[in-house]
Amino acid sequence: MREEVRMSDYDVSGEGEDRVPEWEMGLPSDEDLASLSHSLIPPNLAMAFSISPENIRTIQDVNLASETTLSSLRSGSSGPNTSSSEEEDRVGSSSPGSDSKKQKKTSDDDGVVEEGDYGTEDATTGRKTMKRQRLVWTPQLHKRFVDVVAHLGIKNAVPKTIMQMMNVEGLTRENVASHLQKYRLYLNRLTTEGGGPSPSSDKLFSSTQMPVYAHHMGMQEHHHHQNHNGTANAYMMQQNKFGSMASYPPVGGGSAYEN
DNA sequence: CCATAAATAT
DNA sequence: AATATTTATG
Repeated sequence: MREEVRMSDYDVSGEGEDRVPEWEMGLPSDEDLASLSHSLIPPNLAMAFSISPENIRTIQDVNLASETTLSSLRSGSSGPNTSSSEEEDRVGSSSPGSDSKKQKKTSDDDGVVEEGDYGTEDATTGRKTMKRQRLVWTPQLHKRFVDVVAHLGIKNAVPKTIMQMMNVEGLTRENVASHLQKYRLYLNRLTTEGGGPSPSSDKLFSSTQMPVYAHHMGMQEHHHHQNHNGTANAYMMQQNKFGSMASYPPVGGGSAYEN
């Protein structure tokens, strides 16, 4: 029996160019697949169970949802999910305070960002292409990042692969690359300075356990919570806020913002 | 105004 | 892909 499929058999770095016919056997063809806008429930059945008219989801809707997810991530407000408990968590709650600068509406904004929403018309799609929101690396998001990086090992931990493994919708390669840069900087600071992690720097990193590269890179248990699509989205990662980060203090502490 | 986080440019 | 530089944010 040599049917076993090892992890290394997957084409991780490649784009999946090589298809495995056996795996595609029995899968519905493109024609057989219901279109995105097609109703999953027959109208009569829906009526019988008094199911409210289904929301038809188009590609645009999906893309919009993706954007919304990002927005939600960024703003820390409840996204598409209506039944979930809402968390009002803002990252920068520890600013000096006495400085009265632009302050966002605290109570009733739901998911809409304070940055201007730029909308430019895209000729090809006809759809509005919004400028991507500035991604906020929540502890949960970072946790997943660290998890994946540790899992891949230092050799395979490149932005593209990491992004794919994290499988967070809306997350770009650039996002990962940028974060990876900081992360490596942080790791170097630890290893070169001899292991005295200064608590004042890199809140996110210091609050997350450092991956043990020196160890055998055997894949340890990793609990990926995923949805039915196999896609974790940024929204589920912000469910609870800072896991091990109680205070999230301003680094300088004595940074005088007033002049 | 400063320090930092993230984005963008090389 | 890595690193340097710039920009936004707290």
